[in-house]
Amino acid sequence: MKTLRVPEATVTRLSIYSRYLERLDRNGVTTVSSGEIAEGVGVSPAQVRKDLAYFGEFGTRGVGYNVKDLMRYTKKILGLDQDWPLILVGAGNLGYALCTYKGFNSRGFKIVGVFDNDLTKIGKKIAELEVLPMEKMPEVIQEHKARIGIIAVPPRAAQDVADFMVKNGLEAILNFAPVALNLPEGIEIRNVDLSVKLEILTFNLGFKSAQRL
Amino acid sequence: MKTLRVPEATVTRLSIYSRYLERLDRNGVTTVSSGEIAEGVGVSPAQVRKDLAYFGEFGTRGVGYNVKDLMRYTKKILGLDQDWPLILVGAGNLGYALCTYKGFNSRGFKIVGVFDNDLTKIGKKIAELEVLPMEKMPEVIQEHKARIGIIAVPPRAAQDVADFMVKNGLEAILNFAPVALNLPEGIEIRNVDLSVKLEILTFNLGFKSAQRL
DNA sequence: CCTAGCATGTGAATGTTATAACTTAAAAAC
DNA sequence: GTTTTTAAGTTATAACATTCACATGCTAGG
Repeated sequence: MKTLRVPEATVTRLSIYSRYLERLDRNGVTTVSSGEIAEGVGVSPAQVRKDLAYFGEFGTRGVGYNVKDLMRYTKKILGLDQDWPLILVGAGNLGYALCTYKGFNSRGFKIVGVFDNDLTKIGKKIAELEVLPMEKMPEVIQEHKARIGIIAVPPRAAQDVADFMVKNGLEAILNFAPVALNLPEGIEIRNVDLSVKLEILTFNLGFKSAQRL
Repeated sequence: MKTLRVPEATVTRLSIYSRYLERLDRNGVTTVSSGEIAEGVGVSPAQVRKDLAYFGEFGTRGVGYNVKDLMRYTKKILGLDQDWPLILVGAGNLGYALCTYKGFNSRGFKIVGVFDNDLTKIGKKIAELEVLPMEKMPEVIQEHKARIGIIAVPPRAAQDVADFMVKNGLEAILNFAPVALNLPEGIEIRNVDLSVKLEILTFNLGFKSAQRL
């Protein structure tokens, strides 16, 4: 098998293209060019074509891309031709926000279990889902065949939660806690850090001020 | 002036190093090597040294880095030797979570105004802060000398909010809405996309499955 | 049927980032 | 005081990603 490695930056952009295509489709647009996509998401046209080229030929020369088709292709490539059940740990404010986040549902993500070890939170309802104690996680994972977990707990608890998730068979983790998790080979892990981007902004603002001197 | 451009990836890691150093400092660690930092945050030792080299020489050869000093330096570089007042628009669940997020306060970020145009939300309190109508934003910005805004509204409203922020003098925007914002030159903008990383995970899980065939 | 116009797909070149190898300096041991 | 060890700083190399420019192929119009 010819294993061409796809850059993660390309996958990231593919996700963005995909969502932009959904929007075009909702607006009734049927055809789009690489230049228009580029314009819409803020990259170069060549970048769009190069990214898509990793996965095949989806356009018609002289014409452009069929919006519906390309939307389906991109979703398929990203694995979004199926629904994904998600396990969430952490029923704090962030967990609550994630549970009710529309951007997940619209892409086929569905949180099927919310867990916490805080007794004051267990039993409460978040968007029609009861917060369960950690012990219940194994059966929920099995019931829904979940493969992905989300960590929305304070930093100090994150590693334990991750270990517990892996022990119970989850294969991929999205971590919102600002710590580096140590996980066995083969487990997919990505971090979403809410304050890093903010610090990039302050860095750039500081730099800008310095430039003015 | 010698303008050396610093890669954004370096700034991102600097932010992570910085937080890791704070943790070491809290734990009473006084000296640390590039290898230990690397281990702690999940990068290579060479990467750590290279990143720091963009900004100066902070270590002692044969010894390592003084934790407290390096922590101060990194925070200074990132502009975190001062507090940053933040303007937040969007008092939904995500806005609420951001208001109460401890990771902001501990790094000197303080949300000083929460705004929304939803009448059912205006007047409510979020963490001792009253949700205000958009019209009040100008005076809050002036009062606190705020320069950074956070957008936590649905995608369709994001561009208008961004325009309004810029019109009122904000210079940098952290956008949680999954759309590309169109802003004038000179305005710093970064997006935090909650589902992109999730789609990287599903992409990789799909790829992994394909490999097994 | 032939030509003109257009936008994709692609291979080469450019630019950038990360890795590795090496040099320098400090400290500790002898 | 000399040597050995350690780890930072630096240079060179390799890997990677992006941009550019052109050839390819489709569509439409005459």
